[in-house]
Amino acid sequence: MDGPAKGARTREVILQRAVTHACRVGLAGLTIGDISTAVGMSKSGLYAHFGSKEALQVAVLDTAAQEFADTVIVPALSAPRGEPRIRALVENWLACGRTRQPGGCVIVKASTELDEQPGPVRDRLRELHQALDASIARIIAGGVTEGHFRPDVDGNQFAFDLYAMMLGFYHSYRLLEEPQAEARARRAVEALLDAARPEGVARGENS
Amino acid sequence: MDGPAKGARTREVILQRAVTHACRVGLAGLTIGDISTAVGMSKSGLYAHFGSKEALQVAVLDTAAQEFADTVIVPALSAPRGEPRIRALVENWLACGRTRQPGGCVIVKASTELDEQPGPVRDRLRELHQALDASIARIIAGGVTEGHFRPDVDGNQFAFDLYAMMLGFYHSYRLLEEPQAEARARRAVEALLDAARPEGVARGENS
DNA sequence: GTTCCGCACGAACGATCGTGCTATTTTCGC
DNA sequence: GCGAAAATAGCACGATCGTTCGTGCGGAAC
Repeated sequence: MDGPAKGARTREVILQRAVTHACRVGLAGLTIGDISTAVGMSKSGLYAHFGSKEALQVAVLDTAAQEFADTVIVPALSAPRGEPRIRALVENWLACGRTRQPGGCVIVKASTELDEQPGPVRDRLRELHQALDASIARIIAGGVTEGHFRPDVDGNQFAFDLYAMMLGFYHSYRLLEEPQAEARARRAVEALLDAARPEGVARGENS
Repeated sequence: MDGPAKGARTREVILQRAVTHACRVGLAGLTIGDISTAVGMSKSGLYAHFGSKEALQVAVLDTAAQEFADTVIVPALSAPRGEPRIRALVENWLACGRTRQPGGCVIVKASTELDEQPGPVRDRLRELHQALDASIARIIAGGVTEGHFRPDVDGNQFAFDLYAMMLGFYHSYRLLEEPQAEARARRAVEALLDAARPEGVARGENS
């Protein structure tokens, strides 16, 4: 049997479990003991893979971000540029929040946990978020060149608005368990798109 | 000297410190030991005031929520109904995020920490958020009767949008330390108000 | 003047935390 | 297969966690 070496495989198993667990208890709530018993190995055996808890947290963050990119961003990029791509992104995003195993999202939890706790974990998280922001802004820019959006639409402002709406959705859906959370998020995104469309162009006319 | 009994006074001192500390490390990150040394008393002496860590956490949430209501919501209610009141609310809110001692907001942190951790603390947090939602929706409704907003504006949807924008601001300002965070939040709120205004009425014409 | 109560203290508890060691087992190139 | 190297287990450590208990101090009530 080839493929990755044994160590790399178990490392991935560990990280998978760790992400799942971190979705429930957050990044700071992770404990080596819990994860090790969850994957059925000793604390020290697991620990040797990372060398420190901080390194494990960074690895967890990377794993979760990769998963997010694979299931939300990349698939959306195969949709046509402009509005359809934004819609695909939002739908993937909402689906990610809806179907995800209980616990929500590590990254959202980590964002509030770490916002005032300097260190390599926060630095990494910031990088990931800046990359996400840039991705969204680029999608918007594509919509501008495509003529779906007004030329003066600011990609960074749109990224801010869109991410804010997803945060609102997360809050409403996860904490408040509001049944209309998804509908409200969709309406909010539609309003964003409405505001970005060239004047006189009603919804759907340019697709 | 009358006033509250000794016990109640020290209890308040404890809670004040606990809120400050929880703003940095979150509600789950609070430890009895840290708080007790911060206020200069013994662990057991502090503990006796609450009986359990959970009770302390609930008390911290209540204290923070009261503080928020006193500095953000109540002052806004003295502004004229409708748009000015919304603007006052947002300005107070932004100022709260800007000038607050380092650490951000316990409530925001607790919202993501507790969203999948059932128990009395989460229940209380949910109540507080529902009360906030209701407050915002009521302010919007006032703006509708005042004619500042279109009659079909949905107060709950607006509350969703507004809270989402404040979450986005918090994220952008606290984690990303984006200098334009406040400007973007303001622009986003203006867009919300634009969309809610009766057609043909430009900004400021109805104040 | 004695009793009682609110309040805080110090010590200790079992548990669990992250983190080092040292063996022991497993894997993999030759 | 064999031996080097990687992977895992076992054990122990100091620290800290929330919690409990007994105790002492000070003022109020009687």
